[in-house]
Amino acid sequence: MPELPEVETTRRGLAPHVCGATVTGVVVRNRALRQPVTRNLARILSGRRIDALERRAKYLLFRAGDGSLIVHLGMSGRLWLVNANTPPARHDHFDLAFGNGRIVRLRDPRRFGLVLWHRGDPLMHKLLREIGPEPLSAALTAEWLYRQTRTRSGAIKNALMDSHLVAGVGNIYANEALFRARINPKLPARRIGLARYAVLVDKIRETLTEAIEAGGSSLRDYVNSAGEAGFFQNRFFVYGRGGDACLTCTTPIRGFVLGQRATFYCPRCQR
DNA sequence: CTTTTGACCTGACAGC
DNA sequence: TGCTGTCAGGTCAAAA
Repeated sequence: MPELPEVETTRRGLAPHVCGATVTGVVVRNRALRQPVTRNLARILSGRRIDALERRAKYLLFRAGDGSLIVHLGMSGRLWLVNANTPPARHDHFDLAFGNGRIVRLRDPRRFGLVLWHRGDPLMHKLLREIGPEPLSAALTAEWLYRQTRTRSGAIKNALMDSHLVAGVGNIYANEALFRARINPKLPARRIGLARYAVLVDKIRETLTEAIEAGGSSLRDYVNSAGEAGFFQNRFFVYGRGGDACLTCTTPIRGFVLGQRATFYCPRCQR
């Protein structure tokens, strides 16, 4: 479900309600996520104050004293605020309750998400340590992408979705950014020069920024922390538009599978 | 080292 | 109605 814009939208919605708030309770209804939910979370978290809610790639980091709660939404996860009297539904696996009467609730039907406590710096956690530069910060540069791809013969779209190269770019936004940069998703990453990488970095930022401003993309089930849908899906140039006319040149958008993921591009605009 | 494949899991939908 | 097959926004480990 969520790529960087959806996670960031969630973070922005939750932050005002959880930052400075004290955890009063934790409910784990199903520990069987992608990795088992950390044991004894209620004991670890109760009485702690959330100092900050941050995002790194698609991970949410609830910083709390000498450790952090790391939450990932996987493919189908959503995290939103409910009142203390809201009964849990079928796939509501995890609750973080606060003294202000509000609960942050995780619903994740496919259970590819994560809820992990990490003592110390969460950025040093095994799953986060090796992640590449954040695309919305100055850390991502054309030079970085250029240098890192000199030995990569694989398709640029697969490279973009490699979290060690760039953080947070998933299938939808890889497709959309490549369209905007006019780069064919199949093009071997090593055959792209510095100038084109500069355009690509620019278009990745532009796409992600617009998506965040639109509240993310709601395809099946994504909603923000208040339960509202995003509307960036109405502004896709290529994703899910196979057979439809390119919005720039009217050539039919082509859809195929690349690296086990649905891929869409305009064969005329993208070379 | 890079690249590909399979695995994890449920729900929605198309087609018969 | 109900069955079967396919697909879905992520990511990792293992194999090639």
